[in-house]
Amino acid sequence: MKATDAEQLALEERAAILKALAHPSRLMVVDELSRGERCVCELTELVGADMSTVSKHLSVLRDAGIVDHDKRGVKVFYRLRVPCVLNFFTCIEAIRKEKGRRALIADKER
Amino acid sequence: MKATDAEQLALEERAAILKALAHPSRLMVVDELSRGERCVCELTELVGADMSTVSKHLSVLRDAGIVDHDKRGVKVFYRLRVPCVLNFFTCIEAIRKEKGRRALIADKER
DNA sequence: GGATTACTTGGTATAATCGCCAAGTATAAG
DNA sequence: CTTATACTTGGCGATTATACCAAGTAATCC
Repeated sequence: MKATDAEQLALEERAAILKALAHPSRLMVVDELSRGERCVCELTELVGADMSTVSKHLSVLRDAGIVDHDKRGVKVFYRLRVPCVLNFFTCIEAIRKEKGRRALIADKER
Repeated sequence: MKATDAEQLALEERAAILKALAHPSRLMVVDELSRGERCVCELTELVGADMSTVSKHLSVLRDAGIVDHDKRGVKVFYRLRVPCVLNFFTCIEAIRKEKGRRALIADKER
């Protein structure tokens, strides 16, 4: 059975959301924001990259609908808009552990 | 606070797992595999791309530890190794709906 | 053995992503 | 009004991803 145009679009949108999360720096940001809102300067410190780089990462998360932001004074504060993304981490850790276990077994068989 | 090397590695591994899922065709495959194992030929039909392309997508999912495979006769069957990835979809749909709602509000304000 | 089916892998062209620098905007402070 | 701080955006080179074709392997059939 082939996918319809609407189904294809839905798949692309879902993939875009996952892609937005699929970067070490962006994961670091999401994790930090799970503990409360942060300004770009704080996140820049944390990530350890150029502020322009971090700003672009944040725009990716924004476009995906994962974070929200507002300006107060000179600072721009970001916060998690969809806390459910944090649930991903449990499953991802399970996959990591499985992979580690499997790599070990492969080693033994050699 | 800066991240240690181990933390950085963990972030990269987590991002790699998400990246493996972050493609429309691969999401389609994962969804299909949630209903049981499938051979590459069935998945190729479903995705509607060259078999070599689908095979490479499957190798990405395999390397990420998301699917398993075994050969029986001429056919290679793939199945989900970590069903918990299916939980992602609920949250992703919530984000999609939120985005739709927000786009509507932005329209009204214009 | 020869042909067929089901995959995988290498090569390659094209497109997307990433990170920095430089330049621009906006608010606040002196 | 000038300066400084906090961001964002444009642009550029470098890396990475994606899709197809062609060629190779592996199991089955005749």
